[in-house]
Amino acid sequence: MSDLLRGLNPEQLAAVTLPPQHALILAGAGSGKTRVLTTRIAWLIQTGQVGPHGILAVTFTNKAAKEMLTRLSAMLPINTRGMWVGTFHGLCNRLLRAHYRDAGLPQLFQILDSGDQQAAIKRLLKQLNIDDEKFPPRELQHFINAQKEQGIRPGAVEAWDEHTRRRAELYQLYDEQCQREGVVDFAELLLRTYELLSRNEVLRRHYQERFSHILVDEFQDTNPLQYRWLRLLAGYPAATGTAMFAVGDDDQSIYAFRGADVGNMREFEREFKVQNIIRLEQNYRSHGNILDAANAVIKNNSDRLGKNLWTEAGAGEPIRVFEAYSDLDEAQWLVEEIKALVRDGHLSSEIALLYRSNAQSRVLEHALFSAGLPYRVYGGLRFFERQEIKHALAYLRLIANSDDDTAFARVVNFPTRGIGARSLEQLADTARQHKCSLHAAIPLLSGKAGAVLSGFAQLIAQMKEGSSHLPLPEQIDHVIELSTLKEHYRSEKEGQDRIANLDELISAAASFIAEERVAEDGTPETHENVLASFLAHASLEAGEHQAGEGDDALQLMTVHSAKGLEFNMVFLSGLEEGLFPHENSAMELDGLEEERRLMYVAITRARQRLYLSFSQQRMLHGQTRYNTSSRFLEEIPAGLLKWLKPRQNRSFSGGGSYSAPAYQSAAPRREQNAGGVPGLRIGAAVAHAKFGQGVVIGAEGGGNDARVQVNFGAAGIKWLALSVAKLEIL
DNA sequence: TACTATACGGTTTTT
DNA sequence: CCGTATAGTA
Repeated sequence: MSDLLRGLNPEQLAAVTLPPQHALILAGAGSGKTRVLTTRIAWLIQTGQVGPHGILAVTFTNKAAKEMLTRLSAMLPINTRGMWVGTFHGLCNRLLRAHYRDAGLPQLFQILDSGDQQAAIKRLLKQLNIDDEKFPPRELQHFINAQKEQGIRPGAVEAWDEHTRRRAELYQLYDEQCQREGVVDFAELLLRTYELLSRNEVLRRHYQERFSHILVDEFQDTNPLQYRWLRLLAGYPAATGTAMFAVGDDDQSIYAFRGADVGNMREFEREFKVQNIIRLEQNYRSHGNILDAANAVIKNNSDRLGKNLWTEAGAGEPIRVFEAYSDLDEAQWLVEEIKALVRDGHLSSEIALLYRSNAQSRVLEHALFSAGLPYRVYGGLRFFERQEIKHALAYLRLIANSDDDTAFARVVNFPTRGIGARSLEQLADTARQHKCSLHAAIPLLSGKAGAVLSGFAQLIAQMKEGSSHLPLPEQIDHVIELSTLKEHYRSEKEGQDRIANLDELISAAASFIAEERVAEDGTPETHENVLASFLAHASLEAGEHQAGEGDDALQLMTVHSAKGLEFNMVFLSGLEEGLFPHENSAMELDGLEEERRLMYVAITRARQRLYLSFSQQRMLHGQTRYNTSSRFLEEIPAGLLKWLKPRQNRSFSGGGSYSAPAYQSAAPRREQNAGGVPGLRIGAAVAHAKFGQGVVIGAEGGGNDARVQVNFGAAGIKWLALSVAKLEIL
């Protein structure tokens, strides 16, 4: 046991070894939060206070859940089976699968991701002939999710105006549609589970008694429904002997815009009469100057629970600040600085380029690409969200649940099989009249529409019959074959990637059974169940896009996606009023404070060195904007900053042109080659087997993702992936 | 049905 | 500016 606790500081130790009571751990950035959480679980089990069975640990992301399990199995000799560790959504899925009847769901209910949800809403609006100008699907989706996250069903919506009343009606109709189709959206997973447990006393008691310790990660990110969900399982308001151990940092609450409510921390403290509040303020990540800057910035927020980070490490280097003339200059400066770092032996993967909004990455990417610096952009399209994968999954979903109209509509005419809008309209009418799914309405149709559609129904039946006895990967392979998706993509220009992804889906299924098989408990594993859990997995875990995972590349991401990560070197660019803090934040209540927390998160990502930069002018939405530096920059004590270039008074003449920055007049940079191919650079003449001769006019991406834009004259301008296209350099 | 023109909108994001 | 979505055309 001493092994387990060795190396913990007094506060960490106190948190880990708290008696089984409710506790709130205020864990600052870099204070060893995950370590405390996992060590707490290990300690509870090792000291015999609870078996793995009694542990419920909740996270927000699959990554965090996985990380926790990995660390736990390294700490504990026993295996982690029996412990419930997962995301809110993953755990709810598990509960609903186990009690689908009580929850009023079909056994093989499907999960709608946000894209599916939006498609379902659009379909509903269309079917009701509702003007989507007046009720934009996106807005309605947001409305519905916001209600669900407050635990509000359509009947309980507070509607003072006609428009809201109408939206509540649509919410009602949407829920009915989902129920009819046997699908649940993300918010519904939570709400349905909450209602199941609050309605069903036997079940509630069972889980309340089972989980004597509930541990919650990133508590500041919980929404009201999630908080109520936790409260229910903890037996509130009765004292059931369950101990809730919540870990969070109010200063890192940056998801209010999607429903998170930091107020839950105070609520928890009040409602659960939390006696144990422990602050983890010692930071093991950053040097002193960086922490001082972070503390100085966050100090400007009101209504904090209060916390001040400190470190035993020295002050370290000053924070470097750079003022650029334009976004292009800023990018150019970044490139030079990064090259110098790399020359000095710094690992590219230890250098992060952070920005407030995704739009900013474009300029950076372009500069990095031209400089031949490998980089990786986070937050792109994820594996299970790719269209070809969604198409293949839709066929699989129809096998599992033919009433899933979202899946039906997605693939009924993809690849095209002559089922046009007219036939589908007829089908939708019939389905509505008989109050049945699109699939179920097919036999009721006659004429041409009936003929083509029953062809599709036969295809689905064939897929089902032909593969029901096969193991999952073979089953998917079979379905893809019958779908003729690959044939379709063979003729498309980006088709090669798509076909490769479809093959990848089969291996994803193979590794899914290899991994999940072991972890799964209790539920009988019929063929159908395996397929359903794989589909749930695909919805719940969209899959990190694995391109260039292992490569040593610069890390580009938004500040939001950097949360939880750390790097030796951090560049934070675009520190301008209107950008960061974002102009829209001024409209929202507490918007500026959330932006400031975002700034706090950004600063605390850096271990050794932090660069801040801003630009006098920036191209945004096709227009040049002139910005002043961010107020957050002013909030950092001047003594911590080192301005990389003295601020000169640069007059700019009426025409709006600035004098050229100094470094641009330095020795001409050697243009690097695109994707490491000698001679392939902007302006180079190339030849392509199909398009003929052309000239390289653009380039982006790095390593395996490198693409070049080529003007083939008569054949047009094309983007070509270097890993795929065969280009001859002339 | 597939390709092209035009309009529109454009923080942040996980599940 | 630039990608997406919808409408319009061959």
